Amino acid sequence: MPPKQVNIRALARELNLSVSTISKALRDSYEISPATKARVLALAASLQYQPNPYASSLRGKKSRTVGVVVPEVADSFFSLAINGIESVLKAAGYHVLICLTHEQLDNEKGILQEFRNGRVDGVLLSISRETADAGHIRALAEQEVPLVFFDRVLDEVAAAKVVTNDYESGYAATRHLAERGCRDIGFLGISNSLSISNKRMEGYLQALQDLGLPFRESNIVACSNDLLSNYRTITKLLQRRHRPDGLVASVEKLTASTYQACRDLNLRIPDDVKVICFSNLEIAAMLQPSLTTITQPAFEMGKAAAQLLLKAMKGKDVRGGDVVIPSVLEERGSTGALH
Amino acid sequence: MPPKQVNIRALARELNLSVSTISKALRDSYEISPATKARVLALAASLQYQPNPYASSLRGKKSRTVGVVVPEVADSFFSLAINGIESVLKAAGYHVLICLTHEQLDNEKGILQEFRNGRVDGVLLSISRETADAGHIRALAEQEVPLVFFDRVLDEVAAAKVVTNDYESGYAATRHLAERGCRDIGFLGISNSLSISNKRMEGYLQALQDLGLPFRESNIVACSNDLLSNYRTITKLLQRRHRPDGLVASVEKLTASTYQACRDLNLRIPDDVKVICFSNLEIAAMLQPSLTTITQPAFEMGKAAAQLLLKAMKGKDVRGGDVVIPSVLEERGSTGALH
DNA sequence: CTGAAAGCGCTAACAG
DNA sequence: CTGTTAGCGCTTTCAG
Repeated sequence: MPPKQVNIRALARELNLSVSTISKALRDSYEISPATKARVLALAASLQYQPNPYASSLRGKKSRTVGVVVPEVADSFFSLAINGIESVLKAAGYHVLICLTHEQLDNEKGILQEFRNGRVDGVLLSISRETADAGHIRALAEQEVPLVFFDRVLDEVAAAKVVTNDYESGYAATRHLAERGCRDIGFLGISNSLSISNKRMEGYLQALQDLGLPFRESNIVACSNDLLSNYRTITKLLQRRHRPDGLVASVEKLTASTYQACRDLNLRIPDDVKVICFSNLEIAAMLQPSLTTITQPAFEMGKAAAQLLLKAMKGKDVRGGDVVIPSVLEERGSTGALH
Repeated sequence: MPPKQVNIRALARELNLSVSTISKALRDSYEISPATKARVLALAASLQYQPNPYASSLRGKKSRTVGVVVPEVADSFFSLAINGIESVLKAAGYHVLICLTHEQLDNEKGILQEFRNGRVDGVLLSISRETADAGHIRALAEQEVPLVFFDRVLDEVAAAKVVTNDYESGYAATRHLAERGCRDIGFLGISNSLSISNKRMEGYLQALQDLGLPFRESNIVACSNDLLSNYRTITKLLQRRHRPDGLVASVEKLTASTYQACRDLNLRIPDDVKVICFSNLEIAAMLQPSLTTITQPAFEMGKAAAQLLLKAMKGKDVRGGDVVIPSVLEERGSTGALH
C-alpha cells in the first residue's frame, strides 16, 4: 500500500537520486539518461505518484486551469456550452473551474476578483443579467488575464466574443409569428442591460417595422429571475383586453411560465396565442403543443470560445476574432405547424 | 492603476513592515496593533490585493476546495444537486470544482487520481454508469481524502451516502402503473452495476410479485448512454407482439426517447402505453401528455451531501450517517390522470 | 548525465 | 507588538 502523500522527495530518497533529477526525469528532460528515466517512471507509477498541483502552479506561475463563469448551470444552453468548453480544454490539458453567478452581479464581481491572482490562466465569461457596468471585468483585463466572452457579452469591453446571431434570430422569430398570422406580437425580455436580450429585441422591433405591424410599448415585458413572478407577469400580459396573439420568449427559462400561464388562462397554443422560444430544451418537440424554438448552437459556441481562449493564452491577440455562430429556427406546433 | 500582481511583499515594502506583519494583519491576528491592521487593510483594499491561492494552499496543506464528481451536467438532477451543494459550500467558504465523467469509468479514475495529492480537501461523488469496481475510490480513501457519495453510490465502499428511496420509488412507480390498469409493465434500466438502477428495479420486481403481475425477462431492457441507441431499444420493445402496456423509465434521459418512440409508432400515451419517469424536468407538466414523474429531491440531496462532507472535513467520522431523502410521485397525464 | 541551491508567495514558529 | 527565518513541493538555473 502506498504511503499517504508521496512527493518528489520520497521518490528521490527511494532511488538515491536528487529531487532535481527526479523532477527532470518526470518531465522527460533530455538531460536524464534513459535508464534513470525508466527507473523513476517505474517507481512513480508503482507508488501512484501525483504531483502537487499547488506547488507546480506556485512555482510555474500558471495553473493550467480556466475559469468558466456562467449565470447558471440548470439551463440547457449553459450546460451544453460547458460540455463544448470542456471537450476542448480537456484535450489541451486544462482544468475547468466552473463558477456560478446565479445571475447576481455581486457574485460575478467576487469571482472575477478571486481570479486576479493567478488562480486561473484564462477566463470564459457569460455575464449575469445584472451586469451593466464593465469595471470588474476591465480590472481583470488589467492583470492581463486572457478573457473570452461567450453568448452574453459586454460590447464595451475589448475582448474576443463568441455569440450567436441574436439580432437576426429575434427578427426571424418575429417574422415567423407574423407569417403564421400574428398581428400583435409580444416580447418577453429578461434584462435591459443584457446584450442578448437587447439584440433579440432590436430584431423584433425591426421586424415589426418592416412588416408594418403595430408596435405597442406594453407588448414588451421585462421578466425577472424568479419563476413565480415571471408567471405573474406573463399572466398579466395575457389578461389584457388587447392581449398579444403571439409571443417571442427571449430565453429558455420563460418557457414553462409561458405555457403554464396559457394553460391556466385557458388560452390555447397556437390557436389563441402562438409562442416561439429561444431554447435548447432537448424535449421541446414533446411539449404540449410541441414548441417552436430558436435553438442556439450551445456546444459549438462553447467549443469556439474555448479555442479562442487557448489562442489568447498562448499570447496571441484574439480581440478582433469575434465568432458568430447562427441559431436555427425549428418550426413546431406552438406556432401552428403540424407537430 | 494597481500594479500587475500585488503580493504580500509589495504591501510590506510600501508600508515599511515585514511580510509576516502583513500576513498576520490580513488574518486579523491578535498580535498586531489595531493601527497597523487598519493601515494594512486600507492599502490592501486600495491595491485590490488578492492572496495567491496556490501559495496558501501549498503552505497550509489545504485548498478550501471540494471536488464534485458527476456523470453529467446537462441533466436536471445533477444541475439542481450542484446548486444545493454550492449553496452550502459557498457559505462555508469553500470552492467547488465540478468534474464531469461523462459516464465513463476512465474519466472518473483520472479525476480521482488527480485528487490524490491535495488538490481538494474533500470529494462529493456520484459514480458513472460504468463504475462497478471500487478500486480507484478506495485508493482515494487511503489518502484519507474525505468522501461522501450522493445519489449513485457504491455500497461496498465505507463512506457516507446521501440517496433517495430508490427501492420504494421503483415499487411505487410500478404499483401506480398497476393501479392505472397496466398488466404488463416494462422497466427501462440504465446500467446493471448502478445502485440506483438496480434498487429501482428491485422495487419494480417486488411490486410485480406483490401485485401478482407476470414477470417477463424481456420486459427489462438495458439502455445506454446514447440517445439514438436508446430510441432504437425502446422502439424494439414496443414493437414486440406482446408489448408492455406500461413503462417505468429509471432515469430522466430516457424520457425524450420514450416519447419519441411512442409517437413514431403511433402509440398513444396513456391509452396504449402508460409512462412514468424518474425525472426532475421542470417542464414535465407541459409535455404531451404531461409526464407522471418520480421527482427526486435533487437540491436537498446536494445540500445534505455537502453538509455531511463539511463534517467529515472537520475530522468527524460520518460513515454511519447515511441520509435518505424520499422522492415524490407526481401523477400526471402519461399514466392516465387528468392533466 | 546528476546534484546543489534558490525561490515561487504565503504562514507560523520563535525571537526580540 | 513587530521582525526573522524556515519551509510547503516543485522547477530551474548553474555547477560539477
